Amino acid sequence: MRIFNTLTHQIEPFKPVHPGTVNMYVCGPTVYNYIHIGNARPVIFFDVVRRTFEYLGYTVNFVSNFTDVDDKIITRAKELETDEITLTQRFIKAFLDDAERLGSSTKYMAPKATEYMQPIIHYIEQLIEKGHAYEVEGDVYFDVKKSDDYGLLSNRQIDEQELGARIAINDKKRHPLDFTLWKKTEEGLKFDSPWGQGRPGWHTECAAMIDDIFGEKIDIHGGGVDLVFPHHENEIAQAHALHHHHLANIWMHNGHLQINDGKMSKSEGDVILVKDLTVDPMGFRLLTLGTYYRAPLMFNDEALNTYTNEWERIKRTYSQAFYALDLMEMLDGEAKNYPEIETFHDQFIEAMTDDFNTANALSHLYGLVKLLNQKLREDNAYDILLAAFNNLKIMFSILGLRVPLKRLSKADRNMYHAWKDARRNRDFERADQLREKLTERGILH
RNA sequence: GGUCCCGUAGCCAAGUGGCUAAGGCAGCGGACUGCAACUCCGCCAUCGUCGGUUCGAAUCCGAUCGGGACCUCCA
Repeated sequence: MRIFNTLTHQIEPFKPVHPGTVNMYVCGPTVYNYIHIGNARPVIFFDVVRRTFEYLGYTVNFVSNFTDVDDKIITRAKELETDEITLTQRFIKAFLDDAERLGSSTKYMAPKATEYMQPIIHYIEQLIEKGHAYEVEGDVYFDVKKSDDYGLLSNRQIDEQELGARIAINDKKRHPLDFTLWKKTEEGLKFDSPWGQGRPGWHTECAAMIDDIFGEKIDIHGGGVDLVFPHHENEIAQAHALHHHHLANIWMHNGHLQINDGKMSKSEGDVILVKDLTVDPMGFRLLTLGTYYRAPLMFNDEALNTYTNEWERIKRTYSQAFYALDLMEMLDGEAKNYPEIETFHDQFIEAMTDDFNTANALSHLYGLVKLLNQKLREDNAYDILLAAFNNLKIMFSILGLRVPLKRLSKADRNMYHAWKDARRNRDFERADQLREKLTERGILH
């Protein structure tokens, strides 16, 4: 497995901290609204990362947080005339529903900031003790100047940034880039701390959670490119101050989805929500996987249609093979080995282990689909059909693509054979009726 | 002002020093078919522009044009 590491700016071989295990953390959503299709990219991509490692035999400890205390949440709660707890519960559920719809597993550890207050406060205390943070009137800030390698991840020099250009410089801070660890709060949810009532800064949340859950440097930390600076830079600074390591060996970042030639952002109202997608979510998932994860993903209606149609095509083949094999009662049979099918499989895995090159992997999936279609046209190719079908199933499981299919009932089988008979007898009226019924049942396409 | 990414056929998109530039969509030409759908076979690009390095470049370097991201919450 080779992975591009933002920290070193190059592709490196993956070496787990503990053989056979992958400890990974992905920055989760701030739950104040429904997620949009840009937010869906990491939800899909990192799920595929996890599935790939699992296929390769690793045990993956996947953690992704919910930020449920934040200014935006307070604002939104006021807008909707509700309280923050109700609001965040609602959007956590909405997030999980969307993730599920997109085919991403929701079975992972999902810590909430509000439930991690003690570890977070403890983390901040340690930073103060070590001289890397300071308190000013109930706020606590991280002292950026105390970190030698601040800017390592995002490749920035502290003093070359255009500071205060668009945001007022907070004169309580010793340096404008110092970031808030603890914020004194008048309104909204607040928690007791040694510095008075307040709430934690966003950047500490993830670092403290990783510290508490894993207790050591993890293998992979992921998120969108926009998090590189300052969020991930700040996480690294804190981990380095406390434990002299960079929190994760590999930092992975997915590129943005672009719509209408630009970034889709929540602040510009130019958004499409996942819950509002009218196409099959698997079509959207396929679209996401059609572009290398680090490249920008160009989204438009034509692309969405193309991939949705493509998904229909793949699904049809998969389903036809499933029913062809079920009719022969071969689905549970042992598949033989065919070198040409092994090749598709091996090339697929090769692409996936080459920094998760899903675009290339898909081309091998298409090759296998074509082979299935060829075999479906033949009368007696069931052995190779089974082998190909089983391999396609593996590819589906790695990419998180799913087609819900039910085995044929006795009535289904009879109807199918009746259709075949009617056609053979040139009773086209009856054949068409049966075809329609079989199509309704999803057995024919 | 600093950091960085991208520009490959009508569209989406791999490839990042070397056989005839993956794959998909659309298009075109065939085949299959009771009809239709599906499917299959075949065709379809010299890589933004200019210059350089090299035996050899889409791939490296320089310039130039165009697009985009980050430096502020953001996936």
